[in-house]
Formats: sequence, structure tokens, C-alpha cells
Amino acid sequence: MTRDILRQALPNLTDPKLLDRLIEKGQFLTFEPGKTLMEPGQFVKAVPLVLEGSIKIMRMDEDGKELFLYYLEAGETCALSLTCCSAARPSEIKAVVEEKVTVLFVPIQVHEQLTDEFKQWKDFVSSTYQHRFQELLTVLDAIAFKRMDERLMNYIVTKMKQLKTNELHTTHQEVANELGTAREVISRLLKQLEKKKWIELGRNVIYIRDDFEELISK
Amino acid sequence: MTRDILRQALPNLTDPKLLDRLIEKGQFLTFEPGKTLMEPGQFVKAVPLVLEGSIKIMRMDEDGKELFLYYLEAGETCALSLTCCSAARPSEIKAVVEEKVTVLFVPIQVHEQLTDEFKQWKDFVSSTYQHRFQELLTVLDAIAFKRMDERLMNYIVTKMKQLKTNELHTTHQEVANELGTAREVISRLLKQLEKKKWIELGRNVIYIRDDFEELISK
DNA sequence: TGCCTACTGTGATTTACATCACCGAATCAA
DNA sequence: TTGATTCGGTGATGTAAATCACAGTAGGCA
Repeated sequence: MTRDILRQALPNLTDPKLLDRLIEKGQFLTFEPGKTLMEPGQFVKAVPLVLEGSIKIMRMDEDGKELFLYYLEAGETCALSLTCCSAARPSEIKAVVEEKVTVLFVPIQVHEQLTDEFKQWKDFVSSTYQHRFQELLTVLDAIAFKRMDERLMNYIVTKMKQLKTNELHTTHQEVANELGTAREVISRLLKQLEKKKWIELGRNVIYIRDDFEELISK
Repeated sequence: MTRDILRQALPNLTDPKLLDRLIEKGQFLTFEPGKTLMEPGQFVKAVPLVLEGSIKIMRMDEDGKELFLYYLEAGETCALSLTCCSAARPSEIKAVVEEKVTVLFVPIQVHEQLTDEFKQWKDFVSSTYQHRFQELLTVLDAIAFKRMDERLMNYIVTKMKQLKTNELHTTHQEVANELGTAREVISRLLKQLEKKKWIELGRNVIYIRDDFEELISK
């Protein structure tokens, strides 16, 4: 039942009236991995609430270069959608499904009513802003102050945790895109990690040692 | 009268009850240029509302390198303060007075009451988040996708507009700090701009041609 | 007046990363 | 099966920026 999915994904939203409204006014949709949900320039007319799975959010520059920002996971919503809809501005980001997702789309007008009527919703939105702000600052730090090898290692850890696995099924090209660099750079850095025996490389797959996170933090 | 200052700085806050509360519960303070209002690690216990003047907000990394994020100007508040207080986390940024400021500090509990009680305040906070989000994304783009010469030119334009002058009284070192780079880099890039006759350099001062902005945008 | 310090200019060298060029190996599709 | 395509490896070279080194100069102040 949809109500249970909502409860599970959003334990902080307990008010039955709020849940009723979300179920009544929102639209439940599911998407397969790889599906692009949002591209720069598109207008946002609903706030997406992720109930299951995850969505990858990226920033893009004029000539198509991209940069990974963060994941939206179950129970989260997109601060950028919130800002874009409210300001009636086109999206500044690209959103691609990472793991099969169930999303509840809440129309922007409904979202605004809910903000006025339900403290729980207001707090949820506010904590979303806070969370995303923190994440943006982390990305900023990485780009401004860290070298690519460190960023790559952090990327691997993030992906491992997010997908709960220590085999990443991806290509060097894809990793390079998400870190906003060139394929060769990633290939070379991965090779270095392999030489240190911290990972093993296969075609379309990176096997990561269980103690990878401890290794990099020292 | 303080009420008039508030009205002028914040034309969107018209509700007399809201203004009364701000005046009654908030604390008005002024600071001189150069004064550091916030450093990383400090805790925030009040939301600062800038009424006059401006404050420079910077991100810092572990070894003290800094990076200019944005200015807080009259009528604005700091989204990071909002997130830090609410989450009771230490500040992640440094705030330095740029032009003599008058600030109204609103204690965090009062801010939270106001959010519940006054739609105008809620909207103000929400639009602050949106605005800052945009600005953070702009900074992110600059660092991720632009070269230093372009960033320097944008920096000059921003400063010119913000201080409403075409003479910047500053040192190359200071500019370098704010852009997170080395003094020599800035000196060389400024020299290039001088060779192109877009600016003139003096000791502690950069004179900028009136049509600088048009020049760089072509 | 003269010294000291802060600011600026500039060469030389190093570094991280980007770009180019190309190769072989794995995989897919006809 | 074979030809094409995608993926990964790696050298060579280019480039923005960081770092080092040092010298000249303007102002502050003793």
C-alpha cells in the first residue's frame, strides 16, 4: 500500500492529514536506471519526493561538461527543484536515475499549501535545504582544494556506500564525466590504486578492497 | 528610527506585528570594515539580518586557504547561518565586514517562532535559501569550468558593482586570497589586463575602465 | 632622512591535468 | 565468424597554475 511506502521512506511525516494530502494530490511514478528525469533548461512544475531507489544530480556547463553534485535517496527531495519551481526558473541541473526509483511528484501549488498548513512539511523542506547546502559546500571544497586522486577516492567511497556494494559496474569514461575530467586521467589514477592493491580493475567493473575506506583515510 | 531602517532594507516585510517582534527581540549592532564576524568552528546562535553595508562570506579549507563565496548586502540574511543554527553545527565559513554594516541579530528561537507565525518571514527565509543556492552554483561553475583570468574579471565586476566604484582599493594578495590562488598569478593576470588597457594599476589600487564590463563580455 | 616593511614585477621551474595519438583486447552485432 | 565498436592502457606533448626566488619601489615611521 502506498501509505506504507510513504511512512517507511519518510518517518518524520506522521500527520495523517498530511499523508492523505500527499497521496491524494501527488503522482506516484517509477523509472528505470539511466532515465533522465531533468535536463538543464527544462521547467520544473512539481517537487519530486524519492520513496525508493536513488537519483544522481549533476551540474552541467555550456559545452556539456558535467559535474556530479550528489545523490537523492529514499526520503529526500531536491532543494534545487524547490528553488527552481518557486522562482519559476528553468532547471540548472541534470537528474538521472541511478537505481530504479519510485517518486512522488507533488505539484508546486500543493507544496506551497502544505508549507503553510503543516509544520512537519515545513520542517522537512527546511532540513532538505540545510542538507543540500552542506553537500554543495562539500563539493565546492573538493573542487577548490582537493586533487583529482583524492576526489576519485571519495567518489569511490560514496558510490560504494550508496549502492551498498564493493564492485562498481561502470566505465572509466562515466567516472571521468561525473568528476568533470578526462577518461585518461581516471584510467591512470585507477591504475595507481590497483598498483597499491587497493582496488582491482576489470572491464566495466572496479573491485574494491573491503578496507578501502580505512586505507584512504590514513 | 530603527523601524524606518528595517522598512527600507526589507520592503517585503510589511506586517507591523512582525516588525514589532523583530525590533523587540532582535539586537541591533554595527561593525567597522575588516571586522571578522564569524570564523569556522564558531557556533551561531542568532540569524544576522543585514540592514546597511555589506559582509563578505568565504569558505576556508583546513590549511587556511580561503575562497570567496558571496556578499551579504542590505536586506539579506545568511543561508549558512540558518542551516548552521538549526542544525546546531559550527560555522563552516568566515564572515568579514566589507562596508560598515548595521546588523539585526535575531536569536534562533525567535527566528523559529517567526517562521511558524508569519508567512512573510517564512517566504523571506525561503527566498534567501533560493538566492544563496543560485550563488553557490555560480561559484561552483566558476571553479569547475572557468579559468583564472575569467574568474578574475568576474571578480572585478562583482566588486565594482558592490562597492559602486571603478577604483578598487586592495592588494593583489587580497584578491588572490579571495579567489583561492597565489599572488603572482593575480599580478600577472592583472598586468595582462593592463596591457590590454582595460585597467590601470597603482599601488594598492586598480583603476577600471568604465566600459570594462562590455569589454569582457565580448 | 633613512631604514623597514609591504607591495609589486618577473623569470625559472614544477606540478596537475588536458589533449592527442594510437594500440590491443573484449564484446557485440550481423 | 568476422567486422565494428567500445573500453582500457599508455606515451608524448601542451598548458594553466603553483611554487620558488629575488629584485625594485613606494610609503610609513622613527
